[in-house]
Amino acid sequence: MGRWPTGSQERLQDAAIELFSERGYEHTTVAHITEAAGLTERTFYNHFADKREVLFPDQKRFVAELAEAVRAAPADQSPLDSIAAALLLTTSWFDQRHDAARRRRTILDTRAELRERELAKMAALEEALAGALRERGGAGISAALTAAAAVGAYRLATAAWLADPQRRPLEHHLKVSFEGLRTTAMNW
Amino acid sequence: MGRWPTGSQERLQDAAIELFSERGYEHTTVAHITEAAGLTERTFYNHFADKREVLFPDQKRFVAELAEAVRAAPADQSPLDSIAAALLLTTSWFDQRHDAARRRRTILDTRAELRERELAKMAALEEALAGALRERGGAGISAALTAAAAVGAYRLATAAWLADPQRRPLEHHLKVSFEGLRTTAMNW
DNA sequence: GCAATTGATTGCAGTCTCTGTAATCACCTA
DNA sequence: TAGGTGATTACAGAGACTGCAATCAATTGC
Repeated sequence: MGRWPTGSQERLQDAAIELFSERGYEHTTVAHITEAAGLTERTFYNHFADKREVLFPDQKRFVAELAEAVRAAPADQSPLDSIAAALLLTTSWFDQRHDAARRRRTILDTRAELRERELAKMAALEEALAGALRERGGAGISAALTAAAAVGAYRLATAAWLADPQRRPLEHHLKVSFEGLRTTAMNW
Repeated sequence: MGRWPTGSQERLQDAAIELFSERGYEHTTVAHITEAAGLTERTFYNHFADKREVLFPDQKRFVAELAEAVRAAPADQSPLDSIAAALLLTTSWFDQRHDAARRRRTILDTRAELRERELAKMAALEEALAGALRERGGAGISAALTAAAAVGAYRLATAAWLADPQRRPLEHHLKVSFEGLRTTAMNW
């Protein structure tokens, strides 16, 4: 390899974020993005399955790492705790990227199709976590329900994190959210 | 109104299901559907926002009715119970359409973009239920978490209902699923 | 009756997303 | 130095979706 400048994928991602912020997602064509990145439209689709995907890099690795962490959790840890612990491992990565995350969130919030894709990513996460819990020996239905609730709590936590005027770290919001889940579940 | 034969929307839905089953979703164009329904392509988009939507009719009403049922639930009923009760009101409608539901599910399972749209519908349901719970006076975070868990249980229940070789009614699977949720939550 | 309005449908042109296929060509390897 | 590799490019085309204007039966108001 090496004939071309490296980092095409990153350049496309950066150009996309930039243009989406400037002119909006729907008024930015894939051609605009590739032009800004010094590439051709066809190349974009070599790197991303569709236009939306450029906003969801590293998702696959993120999910795989979380599932792995759950699988590696101590056997005496409860299923929900093992997920919470896995999520807590990722917080510093996110806290270091708080501004970029907010910018991305602003873009996502402008278009239903982007929120839709985000839901699909959350569903993939949920699925992977449920699978990991099952490997730890939980009943299938219980694993799925725990994963669903945990992802729900995770969604709430990240939303609160991004909206927090005090900019408290993600860790704080995750703890609040999971604690809220336990408290809430007591009334079920 | 009345210049044209009535029921265009239903004809489009039926034609779509038929063609999707026969030749697959991706090998069926909107033009195919409208031709089968005796209409033009442009008319399809007067009725449905996009090609996927033809597989999700009545969704808006379904969500509205459930939210309304939750709002109207007795004040002494727990949030989770109020959702479960609302869902139980809909079971006979679904049981009467078991075959159609299976057929539709088979189509949805063939394409990621269709499952993605389904997730968006579930998210809308979740949102509406959380809103209804909040109106009943629950704390925001608690309402959201309960709605998330309930929709998770609902998804499991419908999946089990459609996969059940014994064809037990949806009511049965809903009860199992919500009972499983309560049991599972005890280990959180 | 009759004119005006309504609203579902149509026609058409055009943009953009996404795909299939084959070609290019610097770099790496044997 | 011949051949392989892999990212990129070129090109053509299908199909989803939109905007806008036109049609015309049924309905409504007078």
